[in-house]
This record gives sequence, C-alpha cells and structure tokens, in this order.
Amino acid sequence: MTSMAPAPTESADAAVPTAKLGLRERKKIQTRQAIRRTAYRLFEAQGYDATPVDQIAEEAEVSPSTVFRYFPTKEDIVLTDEYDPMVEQSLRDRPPGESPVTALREALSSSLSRVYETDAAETFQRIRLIREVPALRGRMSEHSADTAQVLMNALSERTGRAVDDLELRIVTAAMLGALTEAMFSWVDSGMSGDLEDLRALVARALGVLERGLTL
Amino acid sequence: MTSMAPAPTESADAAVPTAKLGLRERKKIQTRQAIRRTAYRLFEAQGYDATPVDQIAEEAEVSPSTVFRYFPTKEDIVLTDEYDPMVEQSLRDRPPGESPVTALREALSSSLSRVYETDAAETFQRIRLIREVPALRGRMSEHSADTAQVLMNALSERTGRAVDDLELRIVTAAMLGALTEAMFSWVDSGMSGDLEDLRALVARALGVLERGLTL
DNA sequence: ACGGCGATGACAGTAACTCTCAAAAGAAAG
DNA sequence: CTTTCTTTTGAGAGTTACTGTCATCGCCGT
Repeated sequence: MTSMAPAPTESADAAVPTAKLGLRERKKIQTRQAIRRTAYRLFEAQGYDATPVDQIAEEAEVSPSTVFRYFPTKEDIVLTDEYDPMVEQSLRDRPPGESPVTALREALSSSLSRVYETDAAETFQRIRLIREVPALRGRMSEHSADTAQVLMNALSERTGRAVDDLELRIVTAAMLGALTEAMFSWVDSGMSGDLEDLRALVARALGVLERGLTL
Repeated sequence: MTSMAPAPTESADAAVPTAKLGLRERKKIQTRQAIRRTAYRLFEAQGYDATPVDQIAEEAEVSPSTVFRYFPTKEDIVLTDEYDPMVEQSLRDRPPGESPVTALREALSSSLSRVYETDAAETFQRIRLIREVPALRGRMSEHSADTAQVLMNALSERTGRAVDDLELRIVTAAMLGALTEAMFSWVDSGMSGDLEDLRALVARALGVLERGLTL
C-alpha cells in the first residue's frame, strides 16, 4: 500500500492538517482513508452485508488484520467519525445565559452544517447506509451514546445538574433522537440531498420537542 | 419489545396452563422456556459475552441448531417478547378525545405495569442485561423500531396524519427513548426493583417531554 | 396402524472477529 | 550512512455466531 494516487479529495475524517506530520502519521491517515473509501464503494456497488471484510482488505491493498486494526468492527467503517469534539466545542461556545435546549439546538444545528460542508456526498451516503442497514442502525445507538455523554458533560456544567441526572439524559436522548429521525427523513424523501432541506427537517423535529410533543 | 413468538405468558415455576394444546405445542413452549431460562442463568453466572450458544444448548439439552431455530440470534434470547400487541391494544383503548401524548403516556405506563406484574424478577434482570451489555443495547433499538411502528400505526389512525409523518415519528421516538432512559435509570440506582420507583421515573421522564424539555 | 409432516440433530460452510508472532519500515542516535 | 529502537503490518491459527441441508424421529390425523 505504498504508492497510490495521492487522492486529493479529503474525506470526512480528514479534517486534519497533514502538514507537519511524520511520514508514519501521514501513512496511517492514508490507509484509513483508503479502507473507508474502498468500503463505501463496495457497499454502494454490492451492498453492505454482501461485502466481506476480506474483500475490502484486498481491494484496499491491506491485510484483513489491518482493517480490523483501524476499525474494530465492520460497522465502525461506516460509523466512526471524530465530530464529537466539534459538537462539544459548539455547545460550549453558546452564551451561558441561553436555555439548555436552545443552546443544544443551535450547537447541533451548526455542527450539522459544518459536517455537511466538509463532505456532502459522503455524509449523505453514510446516512443512507445507516438508515437502510439494520446492523448499522443498531450499532449507531452505541455511538450516539458517546455523543450523548459529551453533550451531557457540557450540559451538566452549564446547568449545575449531575452528569447522570435523569432530566439531562432525557433532554439529550430526545434531541439526538429527533436529529436522527430528521436525518432519516431527509434521505427517505428528498433524494436531492440539499442542506436546506435538512435544516428545515431538523427545525421541524426539534420544534416538536420544544412544543412539548404537541401534534 | 418485539413481535413474533406465539407463546403465551411464561411465568417462573408456575406450571404452564397449556390445557388443550397438543403435545407438540407443549413441547415447543417447554423447549423455548428451557433455552431462555438456561441462558439467563448462565448469563447471570458468567456474563453474556462469555456464554457461547453451544453451552446454552448443551445445558438446555438441545442441539445448537434448535437454539437458533427458536432464537435467530443470541440477542433475541434476551430481547424477544410478545408485548407489542398488548401495547397496541392499550393505546387503542384510550378515549379518542385524548391528546396523542397523553394517550401514549397512559398506554405505555399501563403496559409497563402489566409486563412487570407478569414476571417481575425476569423483567428486572432483563433490563439490567440490556443496560449492561452493549450488544443488547444496540439490538434493542431495532426491536424498539418495531414497537414504534405499531404505535405509529395506531397514532396515525388517531390523528389522521400519515404513518411516516415526521412529527409522528419524533413523538414516538421521544416517548420510547424517554421510557428506555427511565428503565435504565431504574436499574442503575434503585437496586430495589420496586414498581413504584419505576412509575415515578417514567412519570418524570415523560414529564420532561411534555414540558418541552425545560430543565 | 400407518403415512404425512413438523421438529430435531448432525454436519459442513461462511464470516466476523481475536491473538500471537515475526518481518518490514519509519524514527532516533551515533 | 549505519545501527538501534519502536511502531506498523501481515500471516496464520483459533473462536464464535450464524446459515443451509438432509436424514431421522416422533406427534398427529385418518
């Protein structure tokens, strides 16, 4: 896996400055990208379940062991991202006076936009995959739990409530759940994949929550 | 909470009624019970991940094939139940004038009580397992999706909204999510396993939603 | 009593991991 | 540039959760 096209397109997890990194680090990033891109391509072509890890490894020109070293599970190839720090920062950047829900809403909303702008096509494909493959949907809840934890930590400081406070957990769970539904709804109907559509759906979804679930 | 599984309520040692069932049917119920009980016992003793299906099969005195015939996946041994029809019925029994959220809340709340009364100990152990084992947590979201679908169908009739209406999905997702958090909170803290504690937690959780997530 | 059919078990096969270990390759030091 | 240290990689063997097939066994209706 030495020589491969430099591949200018920077992918989702590549919001990293490749500048002053050692060769080792750069190669790791490349390998990670190669695996992920290959996987996405194959998933697209023949389906997630019908694509064995061995094939991904082969076409990405690495050994199966390496794939598992980078992604502990096959699901992680699709689900792994490093947006949590960004979301956390967005939340901490909200003015202290703001109500928790508003802060959360704005933080999530702006993060979503940034993610989308970073790599629109892959984001869309990713959400669609998660939406369609049961195994991925299931696993996503575990990943969401991590994000939820990050949000709860920030919200805990902001409100003075305990990090494991039930109300706090409900609020985060509800918001993340609504966000997920909005994203699913997005890939379901509007095949356009337009950001504005997504924003509108998210606004509707969070609106329902803020209105106390009134239909 | 998922569908399928014809088996009637299977309580602890309470002799299964099964009056006018053929021997075949009775054996099936017994086998199902044997597998599940053995599994729960082993999970309790040595942990979920550390318990291979082969061992469950051996100790339940059936072949591994049979285990998979009764439970498509190992997770299903813990997650499969037949409460969905009951929840649906509860919801349909609510007066038509009632607001969707109230109806949903009452339906879920009463169903929860009935489930608990059916088999308190196993319910508690089950929730604890789901709470603690990541694989189960993940898979549960798929099972919840089935329940959500049932609820959305009923709510759709009740409100006249489309079954895949975003607002409807948000409401159900939020309610089920809150319910889950309440149950997790229940097994987390109150090691008592008291029903009243659960009811109180559920009330708090759903209350947060109805108050528009105000903290 | 018997013949059909549903349930079971034995077996072979696949795929997702896990562990170990030795070789390859970047990094640091001389 | 060479040596040495450290990290990354690949190969291979093993485990486990499934999946599919097929012969057998035994309940069930006639």
